[in-house]
Amino acid sequence: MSKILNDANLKNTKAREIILEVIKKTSLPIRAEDIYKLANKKIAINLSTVYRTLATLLEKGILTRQVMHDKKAYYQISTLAHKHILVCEICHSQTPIEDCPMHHLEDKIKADTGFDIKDHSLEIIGICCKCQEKLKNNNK
Amino acid sequence: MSKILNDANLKNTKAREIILEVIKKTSLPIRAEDIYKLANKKIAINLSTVYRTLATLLEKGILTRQVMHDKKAYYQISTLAHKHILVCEICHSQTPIEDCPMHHLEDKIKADTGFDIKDHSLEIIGICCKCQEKLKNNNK
DNA sequence: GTTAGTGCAAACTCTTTGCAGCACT
DNA sequence: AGTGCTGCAAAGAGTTTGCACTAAC
Repeated sequence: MSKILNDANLKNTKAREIILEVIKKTSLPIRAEDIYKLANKKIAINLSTVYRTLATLLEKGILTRQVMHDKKAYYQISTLAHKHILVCEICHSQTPIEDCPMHHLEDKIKADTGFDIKDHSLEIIGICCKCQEKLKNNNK
Repeated sequence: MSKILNDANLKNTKAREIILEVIKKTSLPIRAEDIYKLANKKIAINLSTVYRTLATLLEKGILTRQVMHDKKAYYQISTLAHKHILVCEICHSQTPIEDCPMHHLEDKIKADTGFDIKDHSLEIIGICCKCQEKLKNNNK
């Protein structure tokens, strides 16, 4: 019986609880497909249910959605301060960065353009330490 | 007869010239579908050709591709310093911002994490001046 | 008992691909 | 002439939707 769901006036179903649990546990942004696979280890659940649940939770502001360079949508709990990640273009590992550079910038942009910023999405692509090492060794 | 194409060892076809022209003229990041529509006003061209040309130009580093919140890929000429845009969630207008906050940050991230940054993508979502005005007037 | 949530299959959108024919150098 | 480019149609991936059934309140 999840407080989050109750507070949002949503029915407390097994599917929703497990989906929320999976997203919380992962902590990094996660895709619908992966949520589906992880949730399916615990209960029988349909992929459409995952998508529909994600849409609902997004609408209620419980989740945050970000579309990445691979054109896939990634979700995370929005109460966990939003995280940006470094994506390695070789091994596809994800490393979170601690503070978000955008917060400092929002005021400046608002002053310059009058634009009222609601959200932003930042994706950083490069090569992680491990893969840099591997590249070095391969070139020897 | 486009210098850009020659320099990249690509054949100089009508389709490619027009596609490049369209992207240059737009200056803001633009979608394949829109390039197709604009190019089609000048010559008969197929949507696959647009996609294939974009893929080729991307590979050669002539273009830059960014996937936005709408899950669509947007392209821009990469010699024009890369631009970030403010997207209005109401009218979907796009406003470019002048300088990119990320450049200042790359060194710090590299020092903190060892990650070698190759690229990044930043999308800012909110409400533009005009739509803020409209909202005010509607509430009167 | 009602309404909201779910499963299933089919549809939808953007993008990619195989193949045959055409155009650039 | 030869290779690279294009058009067409069909496939692909991720996501959404309509409908009938089921479960939560």
